[in-house]
Amino acid sequence: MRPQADTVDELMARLRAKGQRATSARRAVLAEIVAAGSVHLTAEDLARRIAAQHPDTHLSTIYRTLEALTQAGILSVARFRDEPTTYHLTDDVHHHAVCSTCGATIDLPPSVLDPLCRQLLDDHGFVANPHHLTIGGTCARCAAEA
Amino acid sequence: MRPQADTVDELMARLRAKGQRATSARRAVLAEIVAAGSVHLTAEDLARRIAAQHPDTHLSTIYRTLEALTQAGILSVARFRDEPTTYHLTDDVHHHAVCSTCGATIDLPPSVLDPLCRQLLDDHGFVANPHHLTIGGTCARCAAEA
DNA sequence: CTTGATGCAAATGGTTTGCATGTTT
DNA sequence: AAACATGCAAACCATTTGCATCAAG
Repeated sequence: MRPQADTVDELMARLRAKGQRATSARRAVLAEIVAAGSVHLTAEDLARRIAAQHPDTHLSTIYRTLEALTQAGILSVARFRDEPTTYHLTDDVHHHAVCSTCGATIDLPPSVLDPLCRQLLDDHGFVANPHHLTIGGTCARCAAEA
Repeated sequence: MRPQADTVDELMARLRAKGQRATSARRAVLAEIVAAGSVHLTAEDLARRIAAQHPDTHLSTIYRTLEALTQAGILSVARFRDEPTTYHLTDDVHHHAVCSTCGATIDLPPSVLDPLCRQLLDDHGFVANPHHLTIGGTCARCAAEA
């Protein structure tokens, strides 16, 4: 597994390549998102975590940073049921099955959509590129209880 | 095509069957959603349309009504990019492929997800019930131009 | 030095809630 | 009559914005 610093530097380089500036706030946000791994973070989550190291990083800066990183294609957005918007690395492609009864989520590999993507290509010439799909339904446990 | 009144009565009956009360506000909301067909409506859309007939239907009542109808399983929720929450009949299952370049959308029959649903059931015991999925990608024409 | 990023406070917009009143059952 | 839905106003929460200041290129 690659050290985080390298990853963050790499992402910062990508940001600069898009003509955006490399600031400490942006580095801090990326560092936290990389550290969080597959956990999805909200703007407030990030603010709380970053406050430990950089106490005067304002929430509005986090929002503006997330906007910039999303525009640059480095982050992707995921909105869940009621919860506030969450962010994750675009490279980290994955999908979710969310139980509408208990709220449990199952992480799915991108490959689950391969058959669907092929069908869309064959039938409509549509080149699907799904980043972060959420499929509703009922998980095994809740289905058993019903 | 069935007359709307019948459909609305049917939905109201379903609501009553769930132990909810049949009020004129709820009937008005259902009537507008049925009339809208496949167009997705927000709470404010509904308030505006209903105001013509029932000028003193308050927005908060619309929200509470939408909550009740969703709880009863009659309506389903769809959240898009930045736009406010939209509602549509649960019975009206459909999916979209949206071109991220030109914005064109292809309507997809629910059956495109059958293989995926079966896989989720086999692998995780998850009973998928996807109501309104949106798949990003590039349509045939934009893919050809790239 | 020029452009863009940040801190702060204040505004915004969608949605929710407390309470008194009206309606459904 | 009892239980619940509604109107209204006020609260709430996530997010955005204006502006003066500060940092990156």
